[in-house]
Amino acid sequence: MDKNLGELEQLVLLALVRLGDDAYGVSVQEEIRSRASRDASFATIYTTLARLEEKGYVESYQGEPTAERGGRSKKHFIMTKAGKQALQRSLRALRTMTSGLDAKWDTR
Amino acid sequence: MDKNLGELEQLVLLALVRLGDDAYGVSVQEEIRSRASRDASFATIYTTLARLEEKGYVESYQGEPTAERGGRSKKHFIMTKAGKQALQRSLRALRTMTSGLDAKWDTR
DNA sequence: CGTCATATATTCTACAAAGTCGACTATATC
DNA sequence: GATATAGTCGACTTTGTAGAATATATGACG
Repeated sequence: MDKNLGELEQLVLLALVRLGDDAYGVSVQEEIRSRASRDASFATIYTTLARLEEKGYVESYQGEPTAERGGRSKKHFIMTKAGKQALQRSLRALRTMTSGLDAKWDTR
Repeated sequence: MDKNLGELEQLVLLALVRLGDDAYGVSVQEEIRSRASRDASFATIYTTLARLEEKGYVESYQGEPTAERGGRSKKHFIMTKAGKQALQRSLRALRTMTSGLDAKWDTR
């Protein structure tokens, strides 16, 4: 278990961490777009989320309808413990690979 | 131009930065294995290196035979300017996504 | 009310790109 | 040729990608 995370999977999981209870398809896309300057269609985001769920790295639950002005209800996502571990493992790998490099490369 | 880097592509490019002139298939594999605790076969490393070269993110040149004790000569790899930019872009995305998170998540 | 215009959100289908590696090939030295 | 070192091939799995279609909610209006 505990395979390697793809690059987008990392970003999506990080978005979940940042968004907490507000994490759902649209907000995840927006977070990744604005923060990471990384563009991905809804379909791409949802596909990734679905795959992460299959792997047991995230769980989802249905939210109530938007209240204000129509539209389908949100599907919220939350990272699981396994997801957290996988993400940390991934970030750790990057960190050790970047640490000690000179200013241009050291990402901290 | 300047597509997104995959997760392994990032690690391989970082290995090139770390290894400098000593970067070639075997040393890249070793660096990634020991530093990032990430296992990948030679074939995987070479495939990735070849794809990075196609994209113009690395260049290669043939080294002299090993001198000590037989064996084929090494194919050295070095990151191009475009590769450097792509890598920095990738790392920047991760950095902005992790920055500001609490201690468990802040990777620095 | 019934249904349509409109807004919001998610899923389907299908293909491209990246990751993976066992087996094989190439090239040196002794 | 035995042995060591390095690189390539072929083939398949997993991730990334998005256009188009679908689902569901509200408000408007005759």
